[in-house]
Amino acid sequence: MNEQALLLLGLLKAQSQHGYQLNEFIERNLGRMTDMKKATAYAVLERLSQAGYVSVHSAQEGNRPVRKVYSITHVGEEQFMKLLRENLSNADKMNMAGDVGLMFLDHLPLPEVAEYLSLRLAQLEARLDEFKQPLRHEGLGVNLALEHQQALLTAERAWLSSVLARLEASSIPFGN
Amino acid sequence: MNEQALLLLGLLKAQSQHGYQLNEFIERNLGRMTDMKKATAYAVLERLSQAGYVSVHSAQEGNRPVRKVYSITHVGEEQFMKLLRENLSNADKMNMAGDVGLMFLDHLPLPEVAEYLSLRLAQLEARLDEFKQPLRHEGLGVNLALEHQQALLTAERAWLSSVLARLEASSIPFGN
DNA sequence: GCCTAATTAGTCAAGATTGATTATAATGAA
DNA sequence: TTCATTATAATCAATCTTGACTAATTAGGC
Repeated sequence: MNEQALLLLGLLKAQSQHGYQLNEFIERNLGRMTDMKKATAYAVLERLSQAGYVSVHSAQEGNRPVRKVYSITHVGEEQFMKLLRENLSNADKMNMAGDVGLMFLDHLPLPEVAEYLSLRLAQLEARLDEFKQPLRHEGLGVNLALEHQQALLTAERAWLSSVLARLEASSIPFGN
Repeated sequence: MNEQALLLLGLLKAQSQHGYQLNEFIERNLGRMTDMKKATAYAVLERLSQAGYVSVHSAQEGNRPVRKVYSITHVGEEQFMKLLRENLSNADKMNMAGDVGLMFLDHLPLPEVAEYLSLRLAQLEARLDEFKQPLRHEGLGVNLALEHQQALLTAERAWLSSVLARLEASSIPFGN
C-alpha cells in the first residue's frame, strides 16, 4: 500500500490530476511497475486525502460531469520523500511469487512439466521483446527501472532455458 | 489467491493437518515462497472447505482444545492438479514490485540514492547467504524452486552492483 | 509448588482490493 | 438523424487480507 501511495504522490508531484487521468496513465504506461487496479487507485487517493497528503477540489469543464482534481500538499511532498527513501532502501519487495507450482512439480510427469514451462518461456520472450523498442530517454530513474526489469526478465529466461534443457536431456542430472 | 489454494492443497495432499500445523510449517519453512499470513490461511481453508475441496472434522487430543483437521477431497485433488498446471504455465506472477522507487530517484541527490541502494544490496547479500546451507535434498520440485530463487537474487545482486558502480563512478554514463 | 513465559489454536473487526456497474458525453456509421 | 459504440469518470457491494486479540495448555525457573 505504501508503494501505491508513493506512485500516486509521485505522479501528483509532477502535475495535479483527476482520478481518471491518473488511472489512464497508469494503465497505458505503468503496467510493468504496478498492478494496482482503477478502483484501488480511487480508494488510495481517498486515504491520501484523509491523511492530508493530497487536497481535492471539484472541477467542471464544459458540461462534462464534475471531476475531482487531486493536488499534492506540502505535507504530501514530505511524505513522498519519506516513502521514496524507504522504498529505495528495502529489498524485501522482491517476493518472487510463482514458485509454489515449482515446489509441487513432482506430481506431474516431467515431459508435461516441460510443456508448461515452455509456455512460460514463450510469455517471457514476448515480454522481453517489448523492451526492444528504443525507449525514449525519460530520465535516469525511469531508465534504471526499465533496465532493472529487463535484467530480471533476462535472468529468468536464462534460468528457465537451463531447466528446460535439463528436462529434455531428461536423464535428470538435477540438484547439486 | 489461487497460489494460496495451490499451496494449502499441496500440503494437505501430503498429509491431513489442522490449521495451526499448516501455519507453523509455512512460517518455519516456506517464508521464501509465500507471504500469506496466519489469518489468511484460515480464511482460505474455510473457502476451500465451502468449495468442497477439503473436508473438515473436529478432533480432540488429550484435553487440548478441539482442533479442526483438514483433509483434501477427491475433487480437491483434481483442483490441485488443475491449479498446478495453470501455475506452471503462467509467467505473469513475476510482478517485480519495488521499481516504483527507482522511477522517482531523480528527486534525490545521487550520492543519497547510492546510500539507500547499498542498504538494499546488504539485505540481498544476507538473503543469498541463507542459501549457502547445504539444503537437504527434498525432491526435484523443491530444489528447483530454491535454485530459482537463488538465480533471481543473484541476478538482482549483479544488477544492483552494476548500478552502484556506475553511481560511484558518478560521471553518469547511464542509459543511452 | 508457584508464578511467568512460551506454545498451541484459532477468531474477529477493521481495513484493503477489485469486478461489476452506473451514468453521461462524444464519436462514427448507415 | 438515429442508433450503437467507445471514452470519460467514478462508485459500490462483495470479497480478501491481516493485526490484534482471546483463551487454554505446557514448560521452565527458583
